Amino acid sequence: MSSEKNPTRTRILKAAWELLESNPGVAARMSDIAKKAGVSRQALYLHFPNRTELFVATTKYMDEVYCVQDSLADSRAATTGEARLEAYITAWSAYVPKIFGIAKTLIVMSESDEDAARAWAERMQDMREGCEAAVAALARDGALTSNYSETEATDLLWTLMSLQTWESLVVKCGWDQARYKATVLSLARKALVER
Amino acid sequence: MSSEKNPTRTRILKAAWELLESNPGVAARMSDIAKKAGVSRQALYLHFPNRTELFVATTKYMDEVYCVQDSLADSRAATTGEARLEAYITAWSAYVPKIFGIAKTLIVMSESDEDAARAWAERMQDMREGCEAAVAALARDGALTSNYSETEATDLLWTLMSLQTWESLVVKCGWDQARYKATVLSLARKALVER
DNA sequence: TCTTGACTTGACACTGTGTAAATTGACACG
DNA sequence: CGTGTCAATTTACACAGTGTCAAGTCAAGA
Repeated sequence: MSSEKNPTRTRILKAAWELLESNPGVAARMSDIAKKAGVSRQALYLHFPNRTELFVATTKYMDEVYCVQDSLADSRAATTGEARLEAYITAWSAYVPKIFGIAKTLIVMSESDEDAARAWAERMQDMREGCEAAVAALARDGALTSNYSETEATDLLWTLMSLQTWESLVVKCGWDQARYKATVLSLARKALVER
Repeated sequence: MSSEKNPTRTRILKAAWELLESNPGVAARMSDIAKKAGVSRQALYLHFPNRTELFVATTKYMDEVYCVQDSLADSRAATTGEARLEAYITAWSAYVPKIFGIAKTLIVMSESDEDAARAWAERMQDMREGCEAAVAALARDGALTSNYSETEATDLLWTLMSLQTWESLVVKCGWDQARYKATVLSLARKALVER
């Protein structure tokens, strides 16, 4: 729906996407984005009220391109709690590297920009709901450890699956994606699944 | 040594400290720091070449005030690997809340500032050496799991103990300090200690 | 032909960092 | 007592980057 055929707008979004991705955490300058999109700097302001909104729109554009909803559908289909946990971690950990560049920028901007903070918090809330559902499924099966309340278990899973954990292991420590996923999964199981 | 009696310099450091602590992640403006220290903005540049260096100096000043070295001494004294792991996690998790405000700012700045990145990376390297030592002590006792190499085990422990994990659980999810420490410790044990 | 919409150009206000020069005030040393 | 030195002040400015504004161009369509 928001991908209505608006070639210039889309060119701008793609330019922003590429710049953010190539330099995670660094908020690209409007003039750079304009240059990359082959458009004047002022044209950006015809499509987006300010830089933050442009970045937020970029993340929405990405979601559209990647069909996030679809990729999380698998985990909802899982029958047992354990299967759901695994499916959710699998889906999410495949998604993280794709969004990392932009997400990191939004996280950094969140510290000083109210709008960015709200936009990012909203996305993390969505992710948290997935964690919550996985924990609830475990609890329903009687497979949830008694060490934590459901809320605490959700907090913990949410933290384990956070972008920061991914960044630490994959970016800073140089782990490959498979090792990362296996480790988070194993850690989540050890921490949350009874016996 | 660097705490030589220089009242103005110290006043500036204290002002920066307070501002950074009261607003984690937001890089205070030079003019605010100057105002708080009761000094002209330009006077700051007489003592520190630029804002980044002022912040880096602030962290060093904190280390001095808190005697970091001493607080980590306990863990070095531990005999068994498991005791060392526990002592190290205990010492570090008591330290994190104290430095969080400034550390967060440095982390955010790291994305766009070379000097800040270097300063912060150095501190994290120090912390990592503690993890490494704990893992080595476990290995020496034959208590290290065979799931991970020593390097991987260090990566994992380092990630679990990171500021980001603390922030997620304590700041974002509202856990209290004791619960945080107990959870990290239990997670580290489950992940790293054999059987 | 006239109009409309999308885009461009150029200028400018504002914020914040960092630099520079000239000045004041205090204190120590001869 | 005068002089030099040092810390700090004031004022001014260059620079980068965001966001705003006004005027102009250009193509498509009624």
